[in-house]
This record gives sequence, C-alpha cells and structure tokens, in this order.
Amino acid sequence: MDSPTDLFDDSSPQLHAFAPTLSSTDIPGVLPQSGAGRPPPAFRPPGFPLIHHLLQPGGATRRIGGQLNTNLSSHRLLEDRNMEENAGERDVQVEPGVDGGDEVETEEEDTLLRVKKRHSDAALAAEWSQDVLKVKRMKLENRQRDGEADAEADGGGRRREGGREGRRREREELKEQLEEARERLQALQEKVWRAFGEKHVEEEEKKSRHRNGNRTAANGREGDVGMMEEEDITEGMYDEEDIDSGEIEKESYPLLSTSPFDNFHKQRKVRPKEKEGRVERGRGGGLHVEGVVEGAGLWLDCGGLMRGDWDIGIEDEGEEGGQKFAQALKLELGSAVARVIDRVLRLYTETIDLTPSSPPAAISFLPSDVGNDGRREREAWMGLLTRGRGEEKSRGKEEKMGGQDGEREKQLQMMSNGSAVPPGQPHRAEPADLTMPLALQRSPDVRKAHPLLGAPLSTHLNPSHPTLSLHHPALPRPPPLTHPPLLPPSSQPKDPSSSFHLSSSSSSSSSSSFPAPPPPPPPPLPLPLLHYSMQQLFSRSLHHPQLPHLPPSRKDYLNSDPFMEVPSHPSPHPSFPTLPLLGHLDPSLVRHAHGGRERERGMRGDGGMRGGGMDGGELYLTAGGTQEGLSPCHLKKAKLMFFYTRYPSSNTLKTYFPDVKFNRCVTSQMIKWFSNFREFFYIQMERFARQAVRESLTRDGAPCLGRDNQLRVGRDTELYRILNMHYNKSNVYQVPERFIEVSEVALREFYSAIWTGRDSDPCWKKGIYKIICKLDSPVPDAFRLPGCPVG
DNA sequence: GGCACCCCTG
DNA sequence: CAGGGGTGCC
Repeated sequence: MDSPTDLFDDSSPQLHAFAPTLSSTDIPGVLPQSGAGRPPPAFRPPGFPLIHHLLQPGGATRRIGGQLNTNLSSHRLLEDRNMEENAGERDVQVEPGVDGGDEVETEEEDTLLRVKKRHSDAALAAEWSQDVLKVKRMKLENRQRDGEADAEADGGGRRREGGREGRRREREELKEQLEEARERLQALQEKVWRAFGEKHVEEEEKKSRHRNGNRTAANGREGDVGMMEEEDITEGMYDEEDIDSGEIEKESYPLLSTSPFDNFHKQRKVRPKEKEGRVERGRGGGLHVEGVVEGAGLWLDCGGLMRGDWDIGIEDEGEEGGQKFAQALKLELGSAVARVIDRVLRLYTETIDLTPSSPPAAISFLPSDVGNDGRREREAWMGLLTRGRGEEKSRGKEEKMGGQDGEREKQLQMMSNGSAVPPGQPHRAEPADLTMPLALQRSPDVRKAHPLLGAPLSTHLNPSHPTLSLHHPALPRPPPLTHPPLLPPSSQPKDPSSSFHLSSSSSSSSSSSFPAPPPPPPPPLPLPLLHYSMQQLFSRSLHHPQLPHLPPSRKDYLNSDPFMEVPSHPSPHPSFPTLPLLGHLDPSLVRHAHGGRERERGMRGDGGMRGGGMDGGELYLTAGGTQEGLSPCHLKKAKLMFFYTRYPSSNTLKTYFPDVKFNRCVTSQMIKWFSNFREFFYIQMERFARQAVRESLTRDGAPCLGRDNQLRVGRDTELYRILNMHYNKSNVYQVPERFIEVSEVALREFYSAIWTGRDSDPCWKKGIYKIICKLDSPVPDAFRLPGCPVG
C-alpha cells in the first residue's frame, strides 16, 4: 500500500490535500487521480454540512472506485472473511444475521470515502484505509479479551434462554458495532487531526477518557468491564497510534485550541447527571454508548436516543425493538460520522480562513515558532551549526582544502582591505571607497577590533538580521541603473529598506528596531509554507538527536563542534522530547527510515521525485546506514556546505556525507554539484559586479559612499537574497557570515577585474577562482551527521 | 593519459 | 542540474 508520505511531498501541498474542494471529485464514483494535473482547489469553507446530507436514508450508496476502491474493497474482503470465519469465535463484531451492521459499516465507509474524496488525496485515502485495517487488527486482539470478560460477566450474572438470549446477543452485537464505529471514528479523527494539524483535541480526548473512566467506574461491576475494554482498546490504539501522531502534533498546533470541539464538550457537560442516570439504568453488558463515544472524543449524542431508551425498547419490544435499535444506531452513527466530518472540515476551513494571508505568520516557521521538536532539531541542525563556528576555534584546524586558515584569513583581510583595488583605477577619487573594510558597514564595533574576520562568524543571530529576507527569488531583477541592488539602506533607503523590512517582518523580534522610511508594504511572500512545515515534520522525524555521537576516531574533526553538545544538553524546554523522534510520525515514515534502504536504491535516477520539488528526499534518509545514491536531501546539504567550502575535496565530501556510499559515480556527481554551485555563485558575482560597474559609471557625481556600498553583500541586499535562495532555499539555515564575506571578496574581485578591463582576458576569472578557493573554511562538524539538515 | 575544472548547452 | 567538450596541470 502506498505510503502516506506522499502527502507531504512538494507535489501535493497540504492545501491541496485537504481542501474540501467541490470539484469533480465530489461526483460519486469519480476519484481524484492522486494529485497530478489537478488544479489547486480553491478553498472555501463549507457553509453547509459536507457529509451529513449524504447519509440520509437512501442517500448513501456504495460507489467506490479507483485506488480507494481497491483499498476499501480489500479491506471489506478481509472484513467479510473475518466476519464469516470468526462469527462464532472472537470477531463477533457484526454477525451476518444483523442487517444493520453491514450497512452501517457501508455507510461509514461511504461517508469516509466522501471525505476522502473531498480531500482529493489518494495518499490520505491510502493512509486511512491502512489505518482502518490496523484498527481492525487491534480490535481483533482486544476482542478476544473482551469476549472472555463478557462471558465471565454473563456467566456470573444471569442465565437467559430463548428470545431473551437472542436479544442479549443482539445487544452485544450492536455493542460490537458501536465499538467498531467508535474505533473507526477515532481512527478517522486521528487521521484528520494528523492531516489537519490538529493536536488539541487529543488532549480533550484524554480528558474525556478520564472523565469517562471515572464515571464508568462509579457504575460498578458492569461498568468495569466496559471501561477496561475501552481503555484496552484506546490504549492499544494509542500505543500504536501515538507513535504516529504523538507529541509532535500535540505540541505543534496551538491554533485550534479553541475549537468547536471545546464548545461541544462544554455542551456535553451540561447534562451529565441526566446521562449518568441513564447509564445506571443500563444493564450488564449493556451498551457503553456514552463511554464509547466520549472516549473517542466525539460527540455522538444520538439525537436523544439515549442508552436507557434503547435498552428499554429492546427489552420491551423484542426483535422489533432490536431492529429499531439497529436502525437508530445506523442513523445516529451515520449522522455522527457526518457531524464529525463536517465539524472537522469546518474547523479546518475556519482555521484556514482565519489566516488567509498566512505567509507572514507561517514564515515564522523559523525556530521560534515551530513545535518543540522542530525547535530542538533546528537547534541541532541550524542554530548550533550556524552559531558555533567561532573563528578562533576554527583557526588552525582548517582542512587541507584551502591551506591554513590563518592564511585564508590573511588573504581575506587583504582582499577586503584593498588589495582588490584595481590598479589603474579610472576613478581616482574612489579607491578609498573600495578599500574600505567591508564589514565596517555592519557591525563597526566588533569589526574594528577584528576587521572582516575578527568577529565570530554567525556566533549569534544578529538582531538586525535575525532571519533571512524572503524575497521571491524569481522576482525580476530591477533595471540595472535604477535601483542598484547592492546599495545598503544608508545610501539608498528606499530599495534596501523595503527588502530589509521584509526580512524583519519575517522575524518575531526585530521589526521594531528598524523604523522604516515609509516602506511599501511587504509583498506577499510566496513561500511554500505548508510545504515547509511538512519538511520540518520530516526532518524532525528523521533526525536522531541522540544518534550523532561520532566514533572517537573522528574526534580530530570535532574539537569545536557545537553540535556535539546537543545530546548532552538538557533541553531548554522541559517538554522537549528526549527520545528519538522517529516514532512520533506516521509509521510509514518509520518504515522509510528504518527499512528504507531498498527504496533508497531505487531512488536514484528517479526524476519523478522532483516532480514538485526535491524535498521528498528526506524520506530516504537513513539514520545510520549508507546509501548508494544521492538524494535531494544530500543535494540540500551540499548546498549548505557550499556556504563553507566552495571547493571541497572528495575526502571532505566523504567526511561530511557519511551516509553516502561513495563510488566514482557518486563522487563525481557530488563534485559536479559543487561545480554547479560555484558556477551559479560566480555568475551572480559577475553579474552584480558588472552592474556595480555600470552604476559607478553612471553615478559619477554621486557620493563616494554609494559606490562603495554597492560592493557589499549584506543580508539586506539582493545579491544575498539570490544566493540565499539558491543555496538555502527553505531559508532555515542562517547563512554564515563568512560566506557573506567571501561573497564580498568575490564581488570586489569581479568588480575590480571588470573595472580595469581585465575581463577581456579569456582567463580573467581564474585568478578570482584561485582567490576564492583559498577562502574555503572548514565545514561545521554538525554536517558530519548523516541525514538532512533542516530545510 | 588521467584528472579536475571550466564553460556551454539543454 | 547533468552531460559533454575544451583546457590546463601533473
């Protein structure tokens, strides 16, 4: 069965997956063709019950088609077989003699099918179907115990014969049906919550279960059976299911904390006494409707048909009553399912509706806003990676790549201090501009003490640039001479400030610290936000925070690695899970992570994987093993590594991709990657350098500062944005300061070469390459971790 | 000649 | 981003 992980692929953004579109997929029998070619459904909140009307008597016909049909059909086959084989044994959930049961089931499936259709996502459907089966399996296991318990209770209680025995049996069967329905509802609910990002209701469920447990316990011996049964089931369920949905979702989605469910639960509490009274009238082995329903956190209120009424009806009217009961059950179950789905969908749509222009909010997917797990992971992969590389610590342990670090720094310093000044500079008045230390423009206090490199690189998030700007990379470049892209805010407040405030707006803290000159409102930020959140989920699941202890043999690389501190650090937030998170997501993910090697092998040369983006690559990570091919995840990691090393040796690559089984092909492919990265890098440098040259020529009388400032690559510049978007697309990694400095060096080199006309030499770039090559810096040790850096 | 890199192209 | 040709270095 297909894994639901496709759900999170780029190609099927969440909005697509869960938007209750009223497109052709609503036509019964027309199932969505798993994503491809379907236009993103325009989302609109349902103003009417989406499901309920389908459940009216006669309204629910069984039309199943496509993949779902396969799944559900097989499910039903299994189910039917179970019913036949186990009718007398353990699985007495629906006895053939009872008409209602099968139909209820059918209606449920139909209902759910429609939900799934509305979701228009085959993956979700598959997942759901899979989980139904799982629930069934668990139920079978629990049924045995349950059956024994029931038998005991009956044996100790009363003996009935003839019709009475039959009615009791019917009740039990109906009870079974109810339980099954409850489990299905619960499974559905979990699916939906998981899919919709709901977590809060789970807590409600637990509270409800507690309440219910207490209440049921108060009902005495007969209640105990039911309670234990229910708890068995729910626990069994959660033992398994919690692995899937678990803490992550519970912690991650506070948005829905005031959900309609809350109100509903409050509603329910209005008349607990009355219900308790009715419960007490219930008989041994009776229907624990309320417990069942409440335990599932659902609001199956049964429309006034309370348990006692049913019981009385059954007792008094015999078979007819039983059939009525069955009918009522059927209706109520159906309507309950409908309400569940309606509410969930409405809840979801409301949530979506509340944040229609979610980009800014969602941009805060940056560490402070993600779930705790994500934050922790991010700290491992991002915060620590970017934070730690103190220059002092890094010094002297440079790898072979570019020679000694001190040498590099000297070089860098030299570059920035004016060696880049072109000889024979036409504009004699301006060399001072070009020789100005690049970094002085940003943090003068620090940089004065350590020109250019003295300050620790990215030791912290500069409050002025806490996050990266989020300009769309595809924005057309402005005309060269109108808005020099490299101008800093000081010289050209208009352009850079807008971009700067863009970047600020994406952070939570700093927008106030930079009073904007009447800035144009930030344009919508077209980032794949939901997609990114899913990325985070994946990366969370696939990073083993405690795994990365490296063998001592590698300690020679690790002396300054902040990442190594991660596992030993107590989590700053007590709620952070300390166990590997792998199990908290969907089991299919776990499967991917554990047994994914087979799939990894087939992954290479896919092409299809990149259908909507390459982020599915995270799915192919293994925690500990190696894989022969390179995944998109590795590409991502390589791009981030490019921030540190532009010319990695193959040894470096092997060091930092421990989960890759290197062979000639893989190595050359990775080398090629970096070649491509460099290419892009140099192209941008040249492009902006030429632009700056043009700008210089046309702005002849302009203040000197302006020209100088064009040759910097601050985090507020277009060049930076372009680079960031290329190497750090999801923008979760703090671009190391050193990379910015190297970029500035490159930019100045290009500028100088172009300015002096050296670019007429066909080999004019080689010198620049040489310089840049020497500016490689060691890659943070955190990159030695197998797997995917966040983003 | 082998290799790495650059550059161009699709 | 990959493939392939060109170039320079060892």
